[in-house]
Amino acid sequence: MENVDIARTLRETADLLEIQGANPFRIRAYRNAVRTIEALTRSLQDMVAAGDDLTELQGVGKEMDAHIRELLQTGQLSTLNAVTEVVPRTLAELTRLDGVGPKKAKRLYDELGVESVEGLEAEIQRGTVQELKGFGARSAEKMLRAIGDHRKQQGRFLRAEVEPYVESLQQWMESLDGIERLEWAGSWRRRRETIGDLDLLASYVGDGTPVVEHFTRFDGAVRVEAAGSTKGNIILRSGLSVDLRVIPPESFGAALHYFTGSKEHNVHIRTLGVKRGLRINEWGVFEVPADVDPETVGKDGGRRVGGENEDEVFAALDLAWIPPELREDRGEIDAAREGDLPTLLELSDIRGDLHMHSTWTDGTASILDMAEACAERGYGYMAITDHSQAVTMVGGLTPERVREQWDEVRAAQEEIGDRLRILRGQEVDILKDGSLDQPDDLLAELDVVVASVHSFMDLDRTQMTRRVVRAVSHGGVDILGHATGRLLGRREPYALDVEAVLEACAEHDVAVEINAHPRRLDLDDRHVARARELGVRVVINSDAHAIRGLDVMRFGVEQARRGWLESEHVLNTRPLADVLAWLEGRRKRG
DNA sequence: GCCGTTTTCGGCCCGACTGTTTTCAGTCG
Repeated sequence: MENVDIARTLRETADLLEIQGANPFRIRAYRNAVRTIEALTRSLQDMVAAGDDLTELQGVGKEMDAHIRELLQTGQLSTLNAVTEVVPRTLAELTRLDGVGPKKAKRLYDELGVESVEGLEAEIQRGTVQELKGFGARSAEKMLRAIGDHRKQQGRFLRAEVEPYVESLQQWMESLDGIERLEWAGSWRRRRETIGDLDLLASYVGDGTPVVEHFTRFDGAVRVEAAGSTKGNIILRSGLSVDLRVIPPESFGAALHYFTGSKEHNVHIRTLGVKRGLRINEWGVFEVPADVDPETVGKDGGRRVGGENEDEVFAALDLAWIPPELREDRGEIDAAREGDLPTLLELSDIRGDLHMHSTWTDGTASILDMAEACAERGYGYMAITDHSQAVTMVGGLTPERVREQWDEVRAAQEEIGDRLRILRGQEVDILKDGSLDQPDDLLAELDVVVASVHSFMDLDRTQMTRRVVRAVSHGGVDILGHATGRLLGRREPYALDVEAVLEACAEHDVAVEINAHPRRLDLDDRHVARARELGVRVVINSDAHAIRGLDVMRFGVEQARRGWLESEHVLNTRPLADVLAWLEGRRKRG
């Protein structure tokens, strides 16, 4: 059983316990354990086999340890089985609907026998839901819309999909006078790879109704869900939900911190505040005198000690300002206290791109055109890495064709002169057994070799791990491309022990790629952070198949920042000479 | 169910909005 399966089972248990009305802190304990498990790069199965003490993991105590072991041994969780005796398993899906939580789900089940989203829809159409105490026609309508949204938008939006809305909404809001500051918060600001909804904050003096009204008149809005004096919500054609909050200037920094999250980060920050007699909320940071019962102090009670600017929230806790990308409660608060925050990499640090395609396989631009485009983007070097022959669909290159391609590389290099160095590369397929799709003599002559999996993606974890580890141990591979093969919103990562692969990369000095394509962003942020810990060199590549494809680099940089990377951890921030020296050193060790 | 610069029991973040109420529960972020 994989970590994801264990996490899913524990999460389902928490959802059902919540519907059942169990102790909220018990439920939170399950969710905390899920969070820890999802952040692990090591497999729990391996940890148990190695005799590791699971209770050393944050949020895992005696009971969770037993749950995990039971799941690994039997594939079952008796606690979950007991809960499903009382609450049907499908009820958890109901709480995925906007506006339906555990309490409503329970009542719908108890009083109407609703067990699923379909069942709820049928009952609303029969008119029975509207009759329940506390449910009216408006809630029924709202639930129907939520059902529609649920079906339309399974999952989240890619950053790249949301970006155009951010830009047009920004322009629209800037066209209104009187807004002093305008900032995006939430997962967009934290640069998450996918976005659930957008949060926009506007600083404004006085009653915010005109700002909210202007917001709701945005051209792309198909529905207005809420419009008051401090908050508005609109739904865009794509189903994307956008929140606006109007904030008084003296609270803007506190609100920006609060609405940026993550939730876990905020909880940790507030807990630190409580220990110092501070109340931290979206309105500011307030000192609550020790002899006053905090319960009797209002939301803005106590002496205000900060809130206009975001750094004041951190300063009140003697913390340095934390970049939004790091605010996931994964150690950034301790680092901010110790002065150990990383100086995160910037897009402008990138000096080259070592993975892209041309018309020789499935790219749409010639080698020269790609090179010109790279030079325009200020790069000093790039690598043409067309597919090898195993990728038959796109006309992958045989060894002979690769050698022919070098003539064109040479010609393009002459044309472009010393503005840019074009490296002779290949994206070589990792075959089913972990061998490589080009002969060793060719690999040795190439400037740079990216190795990737494009076939047999359904191997089991053991076979897949052995396959990839064998490839990176070969000696002829410089970079491991898109390591887990995931396609966000479309395809799950294949079963792979990423920890073992990263260890092999560290051992053989193979760089691991962050594939910057917004649908890949593979490795993910946690794995990137683990690569850093293990001292694995990271390279950020566009995998461009067209000139415009080169511009996804920014998404890769954002992912790297979320993985705590500094410029020094990333191969393609180095000057050409350093990159060549590294590649040549690898060739010699071969 | 977890956890410990208030340490093995008694806590566990905090406020706003919605729809339904007439004082509030539920949901959300």
